[in-house]
Amino acid sequence: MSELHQFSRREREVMDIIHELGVATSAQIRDRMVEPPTDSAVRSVLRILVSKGHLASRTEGVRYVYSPRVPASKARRSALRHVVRTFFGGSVEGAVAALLDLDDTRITPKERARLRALIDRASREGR
Amino acid sequence: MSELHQFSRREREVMDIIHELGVATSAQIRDRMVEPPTDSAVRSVLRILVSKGHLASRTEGVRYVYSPRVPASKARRSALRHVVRTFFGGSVEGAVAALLDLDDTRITPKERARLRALIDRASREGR
DNA sequence: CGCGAAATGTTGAAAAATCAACACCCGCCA
DNA sequence: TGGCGGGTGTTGATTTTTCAACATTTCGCG
Repeated sequence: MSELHQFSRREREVMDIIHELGVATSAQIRDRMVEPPTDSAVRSVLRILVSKGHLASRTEGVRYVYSPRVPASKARRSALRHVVRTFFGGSVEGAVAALLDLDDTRITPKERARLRALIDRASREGR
Repeated sequence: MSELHQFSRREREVMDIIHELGVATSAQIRDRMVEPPTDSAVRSVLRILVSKGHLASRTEGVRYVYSPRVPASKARRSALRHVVRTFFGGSVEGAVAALLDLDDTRITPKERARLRALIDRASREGR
């Protein structure tokens, strides 16, 4: 239930931004924050996240860049699981339905074909 | 981007629990918290959430029960949108694929039929 | 080499969140 | 009625988070 609740507000905000970007500098992160604090404050949060093991940092040229320590595939999965449990009573189908129903969803014929294939496969394996 | 980041750690934890349960007493919530504080502390968080307008409380018999002020349908949608943007680069298809791929996903023939229908509909409307 | 620009690291003050002790309220029943 | 049990509201101390000033490091370049 809980690894999502381990972050403070700012920590969480930063983690989300980095997940979205994949890799980011402190300036990029700051640009996307709500009511961004000073650069120095952003870097403080980043260092904390690194020291807690949630982010990796490496130097790229002169700058530092930060990236999640959890592989994206795993992070995605647990985010989805959390949403499915919290908002859809554990029903994957319900979540899929809602996804397809997001008003900004546009499904192209190609996507549609792929989705059908995915369903068939999941359905076969799910027996 | 941001209404998700408005909550402190405990506030978010409580909000998630209440979304999951729909309606809950402070004792039920406490039961599900990680390293639960005293009942009194839980109720403090609840009162703050009520006063900020995030939760509604009503008395049911002797007890108070709490429920989200945002309709479930809307909460679901924005949770999904957030996950899709943060973890799937905005790709609904990617999110659906990952959902179908969650290892605890089991798709029955009935579900499969319903999902196909949903895809067809989304695809039609999405032109 | 040494200066300046641009970055990162440190520190501690200020603000916010967390928590629990305690006061209160209310209905029940001896 | 009055004391008790089960619940709620208030308050303020403690802890955590947030933040920015400032120190330090790094690197390019004259």
